[in-house]
Amino acid sequence: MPLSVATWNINSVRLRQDLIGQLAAARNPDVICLQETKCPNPEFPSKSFEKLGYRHIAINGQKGYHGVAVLSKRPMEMVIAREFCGMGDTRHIAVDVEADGDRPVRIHNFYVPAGGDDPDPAKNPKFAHKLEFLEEMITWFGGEAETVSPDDRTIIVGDLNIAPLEDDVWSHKQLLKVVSHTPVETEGLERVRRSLDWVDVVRRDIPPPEKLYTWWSYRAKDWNKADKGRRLDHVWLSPGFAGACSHVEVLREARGWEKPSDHVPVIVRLEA
DNA sequence: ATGGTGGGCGCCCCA
Repeated sequence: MPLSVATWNINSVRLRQDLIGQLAAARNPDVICLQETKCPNPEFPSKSFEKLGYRHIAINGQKGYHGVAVLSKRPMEMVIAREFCGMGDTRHIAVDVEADGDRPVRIHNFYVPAGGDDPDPAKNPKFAHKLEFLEEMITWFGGEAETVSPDDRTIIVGDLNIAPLEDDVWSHKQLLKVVSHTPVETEGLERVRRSLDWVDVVRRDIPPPEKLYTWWSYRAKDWNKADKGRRLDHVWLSPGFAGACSHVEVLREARGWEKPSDHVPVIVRLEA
């Protein structure tokens, strides 16, 4: 049975419960990984998702900021919710989802810090935190978390808050000094990816020079017409598992839904 | 060069 996995920065899970219903109606993914739930664990609206068939739920939230969650139709076990950079932020959760064969699919769901406005780590602690977060992803995945071997079935999803390629932004030149597309970030994210040879399956299936975005600012007058987007949301597969991905989709239409998130879902189908 | 919008929370933080 194919396993479809969506990742979506929902920008308040309580305010946008109905949008998750719309995603379920439109594409019915087996697993939905959420970021920016902005919801303490006791207040998480699990019931409304159970009604949609997502009976297995793993959450790592806090009051006001950040927060990640995984909703699943298949049985699932939470593996860990790691605190990165010793900041107390809820920016990661990992789960094992039941799959074909004897091994589960392991999903790491991330919300990487946005990094503030000034791309100078000496002046802007938020940007320094973002860079430190990337370094910790490298050391953690290379060490205690897991050393990915050829038969592992691991995926990284989430809002990584970096648009790595020139065609992942509306204007490479104009965004080189804008946080999310500066060389220190795009090179940092590329080092994370290469550290274990993760495969960016979305760009494998929809390669450059095609422009591809997953986020459009709320501040644009007409987001669709201006189309000044960035590809901040990602799905990476461990190298031995990359062949299992049979389809990818960026659900651009979700940006036009009523009371939208500024991010749209990215969905992959895995033969697993 | 600036300010534009949106969410959470509580008179301002963050994206």
